[in-house]
Amino acid sequence: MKKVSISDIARKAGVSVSTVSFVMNDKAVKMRISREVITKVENVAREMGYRPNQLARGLRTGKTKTIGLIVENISNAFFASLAKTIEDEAKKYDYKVVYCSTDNDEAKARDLINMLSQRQVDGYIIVPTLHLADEIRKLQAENKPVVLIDRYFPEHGEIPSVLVDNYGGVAEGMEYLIEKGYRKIALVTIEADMAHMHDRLQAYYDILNKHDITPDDRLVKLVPYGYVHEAALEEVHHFLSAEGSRMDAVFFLTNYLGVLGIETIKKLKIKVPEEMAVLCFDDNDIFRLYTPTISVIKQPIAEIGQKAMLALIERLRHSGTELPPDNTNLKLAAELVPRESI
Amino acid sequence: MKKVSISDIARKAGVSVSTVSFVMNDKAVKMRISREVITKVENVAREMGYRPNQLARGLRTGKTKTIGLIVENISNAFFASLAKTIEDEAKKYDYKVVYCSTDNDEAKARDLINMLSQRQVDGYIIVPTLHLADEIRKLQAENKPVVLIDRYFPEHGEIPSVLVDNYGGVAEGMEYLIEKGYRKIALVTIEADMAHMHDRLQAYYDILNKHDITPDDRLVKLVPYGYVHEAALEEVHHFLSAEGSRMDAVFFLTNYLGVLGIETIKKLKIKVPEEMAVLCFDDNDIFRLYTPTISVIKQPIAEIGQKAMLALIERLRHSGTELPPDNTNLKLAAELVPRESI
DNA sequence: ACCATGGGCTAAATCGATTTAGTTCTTATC
DNA sequence: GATAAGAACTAAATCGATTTAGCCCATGGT
Repeated sequence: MKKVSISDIARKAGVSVSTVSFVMNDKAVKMRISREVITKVENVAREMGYRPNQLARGLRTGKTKTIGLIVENISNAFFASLAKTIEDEAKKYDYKVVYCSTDNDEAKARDLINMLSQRQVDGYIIVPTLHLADEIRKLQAENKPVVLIDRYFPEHGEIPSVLVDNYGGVAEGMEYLIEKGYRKIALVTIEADMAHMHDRLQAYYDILNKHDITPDDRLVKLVPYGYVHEAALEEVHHFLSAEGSRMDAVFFLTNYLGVLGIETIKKLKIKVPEEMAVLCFDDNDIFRLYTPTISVIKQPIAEIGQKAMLALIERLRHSGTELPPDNTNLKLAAELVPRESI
Repeated sequence: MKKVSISDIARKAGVSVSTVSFVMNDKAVKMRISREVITKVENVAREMGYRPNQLARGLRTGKTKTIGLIVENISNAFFASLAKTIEDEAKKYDYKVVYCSTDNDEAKARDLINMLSQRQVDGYIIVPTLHLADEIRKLQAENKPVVLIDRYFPEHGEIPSVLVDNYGGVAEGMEYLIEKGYRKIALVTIEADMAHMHDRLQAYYDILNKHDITPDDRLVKLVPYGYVHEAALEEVHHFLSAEGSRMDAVFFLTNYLGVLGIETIKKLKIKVPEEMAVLCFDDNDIFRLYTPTISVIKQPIAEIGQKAMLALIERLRHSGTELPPDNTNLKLAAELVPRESI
């Protein structure tokens, strides 16, 4: 059984393909197609189970009603949840989302952009890798709107972005720790190559400074990017067992690192918060359920998804002709969720 | 800046579009295009940054090199991880994956199939909803291969499926609990409307029976489908607080229910395993990290993804002409992972 | 000188839609 | 009775590829 095309409908209904097209696109009235013909075509289309071929439509119109979403890793709770919000949000505007994971690999990210571009997606929401700015500029030059999420390029303000206020979030967390009396605050982060991580790191130093606490290099652990789970776990394990005695609190700068941290703390049987207070940037089911529950700086995931989608839709609407909407570089407030670990 | 098309290349290189097409598709030699022309076209294409329009290509060839993946909810750890495996696996065969979530809603599932069908995906991997069999038969009738994962239709053996051995997994878990001396084993499941859940439930009763343990209806909790998180949590909470004293072990039949269970057990301060042993079908980071660690029946996620992809690829290859490969209805062994909760 | 062969390339049809510019009737208007 | 104005449709171009059939030219054989 072959698929039914518009000309099959036309033949069966005894009209031209143009007429069928008008009826299927609600342009029948504007095109003065008679009531009878409209009903006839509609009936035939329904009987034959007609579904317009979106490839053909997209080819002709230049619009696919599809947006490309590129995240770091779809199996990570944070990105999965972000993806779900964006999918739901897109549906409201009648767009479909196709997502892919870069695994934080530059080459893969470029390939994905290429792939999506070949598939003619109308716009992009991207969690960028470090050197992706030029590739993204190319998309913009082709008049394809892009909105960055989670990460951004400070030197490229012209690329719209929606993200949590990383600096503010970490600052709030640090103030909280200090207010609770902790002074020997350790930090576990990933290589701060991208601006969002740099912002987080900067806040750490700034707040220590503000309270006249001298930062101790031995208390700052940079886990390199691209480590497999076991290697990263080993890094954190080594850090906490070697330097643990110097610290009274530890702040994990990402969700993933936090999970590694919990795993390690459990293994080392460190008493939280008596021996060590724990705070993590970014929530996770585990933190809510672990004993003790782990305090976090929570990102407004739904809001990020919504605002990013909104910014993208605006740009899709104004695409080409008019001048684009106001520059969008949103930083959304993070929320400190105090739990038992501090 | 507009996109470059094949005819732009042709014009600039001073050849016909056919020639360009042959060169771009490695058919140049077969079509006896001279070395010089080949190099020339390749250079021009590279300089102009040519990327073939996949819509046009797909329209002409009828193949999009895309497969549709429909899961229940992409933000659930199990499905997210399955999706990632399938995405990676697909890339090996040079296919792209587009995924969507049904939220276990029949209408939404149908809409998604429609949407993917309109976008002309070449094949489908589907976590079906209860009444989706007829819609799936339609896809097969259109010669679009489908492979089911996670769930299946026992009365439709002609629809290939790859899933864990649900019956065997639960049976193994039950044997383990009984061997460890537990007799008052409670069960928390969702409405057993689909076969895979029925299989799990059946194994529970069969193993009890095998050991001459009389099932107690009060120890079996069916949480209705479609409950929001809070409502479902409330159901589990009520069950464990009301009937908790009757049981010495509880077996959660899904990942999601297990998380609700942990949340409840934590709230009720039930001592695991002294007051109550806990076992869950399907692993989750939380179970590994909770104190005590929770024993699980683990699904072979990567294997499910690989085997499903393999089955689909075979069918895509043999599509149309030859007779399809052997019927695929795989049940893969589950693995009991004993931890501290039993 | 004529035909066959093969090398090197191109013209044109095709996929399934959308969309512009008509065409063919009616009917109203002066 | 001629003309203009609509009403109700349709023909054909178009989007950007792939692919089949065939053109033109050079060479070789007879």
